[in-house]
This record gives sequence, structure tokens and C-alpha cells, in this order.
Amino acid sequence: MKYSVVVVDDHALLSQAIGGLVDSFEQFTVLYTCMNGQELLDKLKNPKNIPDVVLMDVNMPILNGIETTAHLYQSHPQIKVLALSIEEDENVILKMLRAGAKGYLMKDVKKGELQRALLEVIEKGFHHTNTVTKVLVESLSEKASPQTILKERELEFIKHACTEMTYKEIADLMFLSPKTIEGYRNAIFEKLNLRNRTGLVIYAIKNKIFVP
Amino acid sequence: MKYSVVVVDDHALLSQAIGGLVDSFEQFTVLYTCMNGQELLDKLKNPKNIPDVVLMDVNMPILNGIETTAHLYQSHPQIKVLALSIEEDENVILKMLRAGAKGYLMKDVKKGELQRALLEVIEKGFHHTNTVTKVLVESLSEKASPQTILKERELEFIKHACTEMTYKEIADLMFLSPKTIEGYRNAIFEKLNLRNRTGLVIYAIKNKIFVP
DNA sequence: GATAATTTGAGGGAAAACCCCCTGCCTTCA
DNA sequence: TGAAGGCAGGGGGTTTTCCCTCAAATTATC
Repeated sequence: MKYSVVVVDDHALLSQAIGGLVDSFEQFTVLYTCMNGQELLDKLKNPKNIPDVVLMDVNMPILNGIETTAHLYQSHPQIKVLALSIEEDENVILKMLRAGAKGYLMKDVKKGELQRALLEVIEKGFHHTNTVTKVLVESLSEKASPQTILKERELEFIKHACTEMTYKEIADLMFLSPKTIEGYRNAIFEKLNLRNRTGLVIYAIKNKIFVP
Repeated sequence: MKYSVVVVDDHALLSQAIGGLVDSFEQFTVLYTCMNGQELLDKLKNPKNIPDVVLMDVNMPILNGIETTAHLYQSHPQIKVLALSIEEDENVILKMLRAGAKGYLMKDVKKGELQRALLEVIEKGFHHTNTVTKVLVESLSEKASPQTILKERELEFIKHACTEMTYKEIADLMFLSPKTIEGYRNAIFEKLNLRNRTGLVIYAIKNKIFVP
């Protein structure tokens, strides 16, 4: 009896191609593929559609990989989720693992490693590459993430600072005095070691506080 | 005799998976796969390695899809290049076509469409999806792209403006007077309808003039 | 309820950014 | 050959940003 796998990826070509690859492994067979998380959750309502492993892309429309994995972890904890992504973003990896993924593969893994990962997930219950292990270890000691050291109100200000508004206009928008806004700015510059607003904008974009 | 195809993609899993798919088409066979453009150009030095079609990813390290296609178009014009990308960026598509690609597929195409595209490229010499055709038509009437209306020196300035440097520092770096830099800034603000430096930074990032 | 910490806000000065208007110096091209 | 236009640069002024320090109001904490 082969283990069944479901591939979830919004890129039809990729899901089919990856499906083909999985089918070529003698221990595995593809049950079906989905275009997004919602489609998967719908399918799973039928007990016949419950696979052993889900190969889940992280970036999808409708219901993304992280949310879908979280749902799945609630409703079908026995299904092993292996994340498959081009994203190497630390936060994304951590979110995915927190949501209950049993492993996280970059899309540049080799065929052999995919097979090994699938087997390990079945046998050991998880599979973590060096990259992921490293991220996990770093997440322990860590240098708190930007979102941790910045307060809610400061984050809100930063988002507005990433527009063409002057500080005065931002103050009006946030129902605060311009001087308070200056206070926020100074506090943020201090914490993040920035020199000026341009630096702040770049920082915000790099750390996805503001998405252009 | 089957037509030979080469897959160029830095994601090993994808190139293998797509290769598998292509191999399943009865008219086609995969000659080999490459991780980047440089590797492809090296391989092509051996006449045995010359395929009928190249399936080329756009985003690759070392030598990207656009540059590689341009090289290929010079040295081996008989090889048909089909671009394969997740990018839907208009400029990228146009650049790729200008570089000599015979078609541009999104990575979310279905298996059948990939096969159809391959066949058409062999038979008709090109294959363009609706999306691409639309982009082409739009490119005629167009609202010149940012890179067209901005001069080389202005683009260079914009990149520096996306840092914490003051205009004075940028002027020093570019061996220009601060006043000239002001001139650049004013010209750019005028052309792009911007109010201040923050707007410029956001614009630069949105239009990939500066990558954070 | 007193003290500490945070949030909010003010004043003032210096620097940077923004804005207009102006001048030579080259091309280029009619 | 002289007009047109792009490019590099200047004068001078306003606004915005940056950087202090200090104080009231609110909220937490003991």
C-alpha cells in the first residue's frame, strides 16, 4: 500500500509537475492536487480524500499555506503537512512551523531530497533541513523581531510614514499633536538606529511593516 | 524523432519536475537541465548539446533569463526560447520578448497548454498567450515605462536617494554639486508627480529601480 | 495613595529638504 | 550660424525634518 499525497499549489504547472515527481516515487501516490487552501479544506470533507501527507505551497490566493495548515492542524492532526516554498523568510518559516507544518522545503530541493523528506515525515513525523534547523535555533536566542520592540501605535505611524504625507498630516490623521509624532519618530530612530525618514521607509519595507 | 528540450531553472525540484512533464509528451524529450544561464551557455559549446527548444526561467542567479536569452539569440538563433516565469510584470515580459523569446508562459499554465506551446513554437515559431498578447498591444499605445522617461543619471540618483544619505552626500558620491542633485530631484518629482523623497523611495521600490 | 513609567505634548534651534528663478556651456540641427 | 534644448550649477527663501530638553497627563505598580 502506497502512502497518499496531496499537492496544494496555485501554479497548475508546478502542482502537476511536482505531482508527477511524487508519483514516480515507489512508496507514494498522488491522490489529487488543489489550487488553494479552500479547495483542499472542501475536499477533505469527504473521508475518501484524506491523504497521509500534504505538500503545501505557502503563497496562495484565497487561503494561504499558513492559514490552511493551521486549519488542518485543528481538524485533521493526523495529516502531515510539508511546506514547499520559494520564500526563505525567517518569519514565514516560523509561522508555518507554528501553524503545525512538519517540515519546510525550499523549492530548489532535489528530487531525492523530496523523497527523503516524504519518507521521514511518515516515519519520524517530521523532517527539517539545515536551513530550517538554523532558523529554529536562531529564533530561540533572538534579537527580538521588529514587531516585538515596536509598539502598536508606532507601527501604525510607520505605515503612514511610508507615504508622501508630512508628519503634520500624519498627526492629523492619527489625532495626535505633531510633537507627539516627532516623539514617535525619535523613539523609533533610536531603537532601530536610523538617521532619517528614508531609512525608516526602507526598514519598514524590508521588514514588511509596510508593503508597497 | 522527438524534439529535444532543455529546462533552465535554478530551483532543482522545479526543473526536474518540469523536465518530467516534458518527457511525458510523446513529441518531446528532455536533453538535460541547467541551474542558470551560464551553465546553459557553457553546455551549448558542445554541438551535441543543442536542443530545439529551451524552457527558460526568468529569475535566476548568475545569468538571468533575459540576459541568457539575449546571448542565445545572438549565438544560436535557431533555438526557440520559451520563457517560463511566475513574474507577470509587464516590463519583464517585454524585456524577455525583446531579448528574443518566442513565447512567455506563466508558471500556472496547465500541462496541456505547455505541450501546445511547445508544439506551436516548433511549428509556427512562436506561441503567445492572451496575457502576453494583451501586454504587447498595450505596449504600443503606452504611457512610456518609468525607465524610458528617466535618464541613466537620474536612475542612478534615485538608487542613492533610497538610502539614508542626504542629498549633499549623494552629490559627493556622484561628483556633482548639491544644486545639480536638487535639479535631478525636481525634474523627477515633476515627471513622476511626486511630493517628496518618501514618495520617490516608494516609487523606486514599486518600479524595481531600487530593490530593498 | 504614592511612586514609577508611559504616553502625550511643547519650545527652540539647526540642518535638510523643498521650491522658484536664473546663468553659462555644450550639442544638434534646421 | 544661430536657435533650441539638455545638462550642470548658483542665489535665496520657505517648509519640513531632525534633535535636544523639559513638563503635564495618564496609566501601572507597589
